Amino acid sequence: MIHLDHRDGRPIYQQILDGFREQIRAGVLMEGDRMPSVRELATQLAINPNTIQRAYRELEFQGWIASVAGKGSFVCGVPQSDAQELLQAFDKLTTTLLSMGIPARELAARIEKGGEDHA
Amino acid sequence: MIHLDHRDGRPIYQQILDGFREQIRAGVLMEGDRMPSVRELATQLAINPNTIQRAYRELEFQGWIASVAGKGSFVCGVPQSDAQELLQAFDKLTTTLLSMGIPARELAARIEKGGEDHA
Amino acid sequence: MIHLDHRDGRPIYQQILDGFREQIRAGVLMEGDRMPSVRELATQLAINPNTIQRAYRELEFQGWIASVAGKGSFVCGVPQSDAQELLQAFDKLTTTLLSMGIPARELAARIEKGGEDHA
Amino acid sequence: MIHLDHRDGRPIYQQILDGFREQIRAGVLMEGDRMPSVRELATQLAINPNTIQRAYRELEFQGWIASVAGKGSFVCGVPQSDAQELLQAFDKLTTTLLSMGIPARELAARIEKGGEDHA
DNA sequence: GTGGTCTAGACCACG
DNA sequence: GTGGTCTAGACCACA
Repeated sequence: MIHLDHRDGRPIYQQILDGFREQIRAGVLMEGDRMPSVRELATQLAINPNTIQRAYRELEFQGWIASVAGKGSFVCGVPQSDAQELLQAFDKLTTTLLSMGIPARELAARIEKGGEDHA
Repeated sequence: MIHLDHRDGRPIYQQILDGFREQIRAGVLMEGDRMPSVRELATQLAINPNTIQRAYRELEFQGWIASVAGKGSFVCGVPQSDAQELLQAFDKLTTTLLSMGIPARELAARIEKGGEDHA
Repeated sequence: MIHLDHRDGRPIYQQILDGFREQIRAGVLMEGDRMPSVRELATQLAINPNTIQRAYRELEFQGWIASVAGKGSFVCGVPQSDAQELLQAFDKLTTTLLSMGIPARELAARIEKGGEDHA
Repeated sequence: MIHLDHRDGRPIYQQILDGFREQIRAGVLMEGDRMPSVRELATQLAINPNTIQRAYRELEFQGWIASVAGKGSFVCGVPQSDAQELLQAFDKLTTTLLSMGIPARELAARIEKGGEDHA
């Protein structure tokens, strides 16, 4: 499920974190789904369990999952804050592109193109 | 000109790097303009000259500026690769937002809103 | 492994950089091999760790190695761009030598001589 | 005649030095030709006469030109050492390319291709 | 004066 | 232990 790349500049725990966030955003993991156990995932990815645990701790802190002692971790869904942050990033990126002289029409066209799958 | 924030997760040299990239993209600094000297900026920002130099070295490598020993550093303009990278980031972000169920109409509306200054 | 010469005009970090490039090109260091740690090499060469790190940073940027914080630096192999650059340098040098009146036969003979090891 | 590029990493005096060496090697400037005067060239290139003088001093030291007080500087031709250095560079480059697995045939073919003008 | 290199030594995040 | 960042201060080459 999660793909690690040691050449990637991001630390391992963050790649795991980002990987799960993407899967939850895309609906691959849905509310109520059980997350793989720390030990299980650590074995599968061949990395230290501490690294997994750090990623899970962060995911829980940000509201993506909830850990239940003795039962495991479960997906909560996409936190409200996430969409807001992504939209802020979208606005900032848009502002930059417009300031560089790229016409709004072109950006809108790119949205349509990228959105064909979701039409 | 450049604003540093020690609470920002990014290292200082990167904040400087990003700051100048924005200024060049926005046209505040234009081709041929002289960059502040390493020592001058270091004094102004109250940081070590080496940190400035690291930022300038990367800016030069990425094609934003040209440094001439004994003369100073000069703005080259926006590298070709930059707009492409930003557009790729835009596409990726758009795809994520659409996959979360945010309608393309809303994204398009946000572009219009942000683009009023450039209309 | 790496030999430094303070009389050499090239800065130390570049001598290190060039030294590793040669070793990777020649296959002495191969994909996946571990690079000596920054501190280790600094001690061995009796120079400052920062100088090693600068060399490693450039090697990583050019695609020769990948550095993972907390784990070490690992050889990626010869970047695609490298062979192209060397061949361009070869063409330029050849053109110069031919323009000086050195016959193509002599250059070809020199290749054969140098290539006996690889025949 | 001489083209300066401030974006070039080489210092100005070296660009001048290399420029004249190329012209002499290519036969654009021939033995006995008069070099432009320091003041004349400094005006033409819009740089400091000291920089020109440094280049001329180096050219004289390497045997490319000879300066006659009160008369000017005159081209001597290509020094013996130059061809030897270029051939050494050629051998080194060839060795590197062969060690990377590039066949000698390909290098020979490139020589033929580049030498068509001099056939 | 400029940028470029190097040293010595500190602190941090990561695994 | 690893690499990454930053500081303080030195010396050099260039223009």
